Amino acid sequence: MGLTKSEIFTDEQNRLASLFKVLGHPARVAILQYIINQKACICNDLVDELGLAQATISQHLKELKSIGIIQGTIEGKSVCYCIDEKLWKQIQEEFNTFFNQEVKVASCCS
Amino acid sequence: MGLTKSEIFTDEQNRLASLFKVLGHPARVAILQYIINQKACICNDLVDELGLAQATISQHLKELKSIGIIQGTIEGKSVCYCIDEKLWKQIQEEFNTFFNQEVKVASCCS
DNA sequence: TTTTATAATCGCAATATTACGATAATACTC
DNA sequence: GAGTATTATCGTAATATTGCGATTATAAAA
Repeated sequence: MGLTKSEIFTDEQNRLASLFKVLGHPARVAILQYIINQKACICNDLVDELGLAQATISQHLKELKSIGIIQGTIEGKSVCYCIDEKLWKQIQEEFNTFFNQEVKVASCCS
Repeated sequence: MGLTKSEIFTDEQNRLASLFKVLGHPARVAILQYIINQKACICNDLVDELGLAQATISQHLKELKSIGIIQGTIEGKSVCYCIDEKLWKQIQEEFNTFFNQEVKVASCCS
């Protein structure tokens, strides 16, 4: 099958999972860190820094863009990718809302 | 190819990505929420609550166990799955450490 | 206008993931 | 011990992901 049955889950569950999923690849974590630290924000520079082909980086950038955590601005021939700080914080909050749920401990676990 | 090139990334990047990845499926988010709210902590109950086959739930539980966020205790014929609160908080902190990095804004983005 | 630089997209191959039925393993119940 | 309930594992099919070369699109530069 290989096909996630999204329809049986709540919107919230699907939303959270999709955010986690996009961040669930080391190249995408690395790209975010490079952008954050201003080591690189141009696609080609990321290609040089990470050891992946241009097509591959471009694909990862697309996925990061899909959740809005970064945005690309055309800068002459290049594209400058930046963190969308508002979304960055919003996603952090969504994660914290999830993790701040009070964990009820079952009798069988104590 | 389909094979992630983990060796070109730092341990930290691989670590973070693997945590995100495990949480990047709605069934696993749902399972955690059920356990947290004590709606179900037994594999079979989760099978009833979610609309997935027993083998599928068992597989998702295995992945959640792999990062230590839940642990299973044998309880008679059943297994009771519980949140490991220490790891729960640790993972939240790892995520927050990532998100609390100061985002430097490039000239091209402002 | 041609060339050059940059990034997106296409198409493909290799591998991973998701889901499930069938079966095995485990431990309670009779 | 035989039967039953519960969960893990195996095997498999369908789909998704990863990565890359080749190509296309865009815009600056010559």
